[in-house]
Amino acid sequence: MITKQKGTYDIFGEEAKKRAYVDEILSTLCAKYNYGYIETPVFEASELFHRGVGEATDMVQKETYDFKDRGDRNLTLRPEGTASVVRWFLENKFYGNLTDPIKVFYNMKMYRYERPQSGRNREFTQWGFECFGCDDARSDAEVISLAYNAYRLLGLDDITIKINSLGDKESRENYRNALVDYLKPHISELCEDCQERFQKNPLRILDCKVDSESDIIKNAPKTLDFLNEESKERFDHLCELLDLMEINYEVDCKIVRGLDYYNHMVFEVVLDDSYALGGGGRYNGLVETLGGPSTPAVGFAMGYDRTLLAMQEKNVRIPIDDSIDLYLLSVSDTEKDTAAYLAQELRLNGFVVETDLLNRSLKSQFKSVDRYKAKFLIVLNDDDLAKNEVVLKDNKTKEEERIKMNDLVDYLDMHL
RNA sequence: GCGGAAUUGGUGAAGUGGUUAACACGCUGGAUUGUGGCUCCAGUAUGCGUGGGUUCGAUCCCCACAUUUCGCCCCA
Repeated sequence: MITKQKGTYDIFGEEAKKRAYVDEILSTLCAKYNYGYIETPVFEASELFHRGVGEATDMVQKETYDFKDRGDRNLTLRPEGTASVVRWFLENKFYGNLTDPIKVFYNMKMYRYERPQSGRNREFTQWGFECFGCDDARSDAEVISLAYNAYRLLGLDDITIKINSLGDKESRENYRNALVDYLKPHISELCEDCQERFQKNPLRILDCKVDSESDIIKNAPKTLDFLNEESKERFDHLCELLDLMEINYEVDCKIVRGLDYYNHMVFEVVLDDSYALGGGGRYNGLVETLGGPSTPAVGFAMGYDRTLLAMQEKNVRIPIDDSIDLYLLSVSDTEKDTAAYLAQELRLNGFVVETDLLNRSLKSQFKSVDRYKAKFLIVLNDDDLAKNEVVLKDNKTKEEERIKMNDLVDYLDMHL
């Protein structure tokens, strides 16, 4: 048997309906913020992600799906959305006439070669959005507000927004150096993983789970102390705005984010104080890194599958109507033919109709009626049909009504 | 890349080194000559993840691999 690939999954049935519900909420919300929908290709030139995300990151070094196509091109399945959207932005030269900000949202499958576990797969979905052209604390606040409201509307009220600022390039650089200097004498006291992080990405030592309680980490220099005046003012303004907007946030200096392109404001959405459901921030340097003019940008991505899991854990009720309007039962050939055209007629009039396609016994068809949770049923009967009549039964009250076939649509319209 | 747990039918599962692999749900048919959901009866795994090995014999023991699942790393 050929089975699905490790870390992939089929979406169908209940799950598909849940996702349709979530998608609807998210895209409606995006429309309110005037974000337009964008879909980018599943694969791009490898270089886009390698340069965009950061050559040194784990994501690029060991998690991308890289391959060569038949034309010997180096391609990569997108592991995240931002780089692709930036490519789109550049390719269309939107930077040339930025009279208004460019705001887009996406809901796309992403691919990373990882070891699957709870809320993590090789093929997964991210809902996210990006905004180009504004470089103001107010645009940061709008982005956080959109992310925040998305979770709230999905019924996840226990979320916290953790924010931090890495400052501009200079501040970030200064901080990194200070941190490295601070940690150097203590490095042997940290866990094995941290010793490796010290070489590769020292900022990440801050959110190590093992060493989080140690004094070394607690007394480490804080990003916010290294912000220059401009960066600091901007961050303070952002906090004021979030207060004003009544967004539940907390400043957390340990939020540094793993990807190279962030600067200034970074934030994560966490559930129950620890589980990350999404993250984002400002990336003013990325457009330039990818070959465009310096352009401010800010964005966010939600771990869609994780969020769905969280909704399940929090027992968020998702309204799913899986009942049908009418089941047509039939036995004889003429009854079955009648069922076929009657169903056609009713479906065109907007009703959800099912018939027996398996030539099963009447008893079996009745069982289907219940399985499908049909609101009404009709046992087609040749004698009735000769008089152009049907007996419509309300499956809840069990009441039967003899009506003319021509009146069926009107009757159902009134009773559904 | 590292570690733990698991893998029996459509589903939930019991089970034993040796004839026909429990039980339950579900499904199909019948009792009820065309009005069900209750009840009763019958049917429903050339088969115990895959490949090797031990054995007279393995679903049950051993090894490898795969997949699932939960962690680590990393990330959302």
